[in-house]
Formats: sequence, structure tokens, C-alpha cells
Amino acid sequence: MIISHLRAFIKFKGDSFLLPSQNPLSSSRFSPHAALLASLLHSNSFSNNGDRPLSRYQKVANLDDAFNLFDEMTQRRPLPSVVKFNQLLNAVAKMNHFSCSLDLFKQMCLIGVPVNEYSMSIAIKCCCQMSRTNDGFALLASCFRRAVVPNVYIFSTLLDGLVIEDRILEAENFFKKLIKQKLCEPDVVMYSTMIKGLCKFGNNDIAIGLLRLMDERGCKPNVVIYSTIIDSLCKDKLIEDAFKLFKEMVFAKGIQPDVITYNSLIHGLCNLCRWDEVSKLLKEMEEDLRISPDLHTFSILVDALCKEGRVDEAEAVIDIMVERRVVPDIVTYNTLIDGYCLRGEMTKARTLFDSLTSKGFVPNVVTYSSLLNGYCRSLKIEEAMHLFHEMTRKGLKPCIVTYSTMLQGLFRVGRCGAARKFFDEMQAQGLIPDECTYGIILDGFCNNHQVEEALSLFHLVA
DNA sequence: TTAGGGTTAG
Repeated sequence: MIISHLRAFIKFKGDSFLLPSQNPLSSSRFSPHAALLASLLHSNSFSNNGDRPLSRYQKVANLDDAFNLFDEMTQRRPLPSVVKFNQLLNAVAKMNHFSCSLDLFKQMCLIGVPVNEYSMSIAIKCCCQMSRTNDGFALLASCFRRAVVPNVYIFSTLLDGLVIEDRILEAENFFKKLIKQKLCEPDVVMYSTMIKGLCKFGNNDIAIGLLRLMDERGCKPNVVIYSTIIDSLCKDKLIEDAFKLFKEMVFAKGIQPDVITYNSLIHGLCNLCRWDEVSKLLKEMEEDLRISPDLHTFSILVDALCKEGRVDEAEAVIDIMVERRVVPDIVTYNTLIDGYCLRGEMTKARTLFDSLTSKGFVPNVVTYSSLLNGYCRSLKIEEAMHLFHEMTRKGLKPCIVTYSTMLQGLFRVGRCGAARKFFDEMQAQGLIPDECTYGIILDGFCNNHQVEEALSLFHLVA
């Protein structure tokens, strides 16, 4: 159903000058809902946002270029404006080199560049993205010394840092304090950050309450806010509530959904195996709204089909992706490898794994863990061990899932001693066992008639 | 001229 729908749409795209209702492949006529959706979409989609060409400071391609440019800037007299420094700082942060960006910020301060609220917010974001939100707050304190007045950008970034670190109570208190003490008026981004935090901790109802409140306070919710809550409801399998909110967003509020909104809904339906509705939604987004599925959409479909054991169809989806010039990424391939592994098709999994390099991909910790899991499930523990050592040799750091997978495999073949060693090694690496790890260990010892060992571990935990 | 939020894999 999904495959045939996606195939049909390739042909449909070829005739895209036709209105959906005129297209012979479109099974239903344009519904009033679809017409409204389409009018919403087309009314805003061609606005010019006035993009300027990027400056040389924003265009740096790699770290070396960034450092060279920074050095050159610091030699100039007079010094370039803080704007140029900020652009470079941000470009480095965008490359996910947060620590380097922070170093550049510190150097800016040392050489006397008059840093402003833009520089501060970039530096604070770097701290937060590295889970060093406390350092971000230290920078906030330094704003006062530097005569920089913190604004809603800076506060939102810090709030997001608390959410990233799962410090939800502190996030809530910080948010309330900002409002109560009138330190800033929250805008749509700050509300969305708070709502994301609430959703992350399962407080969907409070998140919806905040959505109502922001509206009452005159801050209009947008597609990001709605999509955040819709996604959370979908993840909690509250799909009817998600669709209710989706309809409210589109029909009552006149906010157009985008591909991210649809991806969340499609994912939610996939998790419930409601395939007919997945097809319907794909059709609606493509034919009525002209929103093309993207890499995420395809990865969600590939993953869902693999989990259902429908690996052949998952392969077909990847073929369709390629035909539509959506380039699969490592996530797509990891999903497929996992699909083969779950079906015990280790030769296929291995062949795909081995072909990744020639496709231009570097296997990551998830790729290795998936393949390891396949070997462990097939009781090919030596192959799993070999792969484990290969990944560490290549400089990949096994994570808690990798270790847990190995532990499960070792217990399956009765190698409790080796499992214990892995468990100790894992802790020596600074990895903290999670509930899943303990479950595997307890099961493993018990199934191998070493209840005492299991109990001793349990007492250790308790 | 420069800064903040939502979707995918083990």
C-alpha cells in the first residue's frame, strides 16, 4: 500500500502542473479541508525573506580556515567590528565545534573586542550544547560586568540548556522567575523551549495548558509549538489527541503544517501499525499540500517496515528515495541493517555493512551495535567480539547500548565470567548502567543458575 | 550586518 502510493506519486510529480483533482492517479477529489490546507500553504510559500549573501566570516568551511581568519582579524588595526567576530563565532558553533567557538569568544574578550548580546548568546549556546549549562549561567553573570543587558535570546538559550540536561524543575523555576521578575517577556521561541521541556517529561497536559496561556497572553503559537506537542502525544501513543491538536492548528488557528508535523504523525501511526492511515497521510501531504516527504519521512517508513519484518518493502522504499533524489544517510542504512539482523539475515546485514564505505558512509556506534546485536542473537559471539574490538580499534567509543548488547550475547551462550568482565570494563569507562543493563545482567545470571551473583548485584544497586 | 525552539536509527 505504502510502496504503491509512493510509486504512484513519482508519476504524479511528473505531471505536477496538473491540479491534484485533475490527476488520474489522485483517487479522491479535492476536499474542502484539502482546499483550505492548500490555500494556507500557497499564500505564504513564495514570500521573499530577503536572504543576503553570506559574508566571508559566515562562509568558513572548516576549523583551520576559521582559526586562520580569526588570527588575521586580531592582527588588523583597528580591530574588525564585533559583528564580524560574531559571524565567525557562530559559523564555528554551527559546525558543532562548540568548544572551539567558546575559545574564540574568550580570546575576543582578552583582546578587548567589545562583546555584545549576540556574542554572549552564541557563547552561552556553546556551553549549553556541551551540557555545561552552569558555565552558561556564569557567562550570564558576566553580562552585567560587561554592560550587556541579557535579552530573550540569552534567556531562551539558557532555558534550553536546562531542558537538554533534564533539569526540568530548574527550567520551570527559571521560566517563572523570568516572568515574575519581569526580566523579559517570553516570546514564541521561549514558550516552545519550555513546552519541549514539559513534553520531554511526559507533562503533555501542562504543555497544552501553557499553549493556551501563551495565546491568552497575546503570544501567538506557531507550527513549531504545535508540532512539539503533537510529536510528544504521538510518542506517547495518544494519536487521537495528536490529530485533534493537528486539526485545531490547521482549521481553528489557520497555521499550516510542514513536513516535520507530518513526520511526527506518520511516525505515531507507524508505531501503532495503522498503515492505511499512513498512506492516507502521505497522500494528503503530497497531493493536497505539495509537501514532499524528506529524509526523515523515508527513514521513519524504512524503520517501521523493518520492525514489522517487512524488509523487502523497506528496501523498496530506499529505492524510491533514490529515484526521488532523496539521499539516504547513515540512519537509513543503520535501520535496514537492524532489519536484516532482526530477521537473522546476517549475510545480507554484513554485505550492506561492508558496502557502506564505498557508498561514502562511515559506520558509527549505532551501525556497529546493530550488527553486534545481530551476531549475538544468532549466537555468533566470536563475530560479535571481533566486531566490538574492531570498533574500538577504529576509535569508536562503545556506549551503554553496545555494552548491553554484548552482555546479552555473552549470557545467551553461558559465558557469565566474560559478561562480568565486560560489565566491569563498562563501568571503568565511566558508563553508568541503565535499567535495561541491569535487567540483562539479572536475567543473565538467573538463567545461568547463578542467582547468588544476581542477588549480590541487586543488593549493590539497592 | 551578528544570537535562541519542533521530526529519523541500535
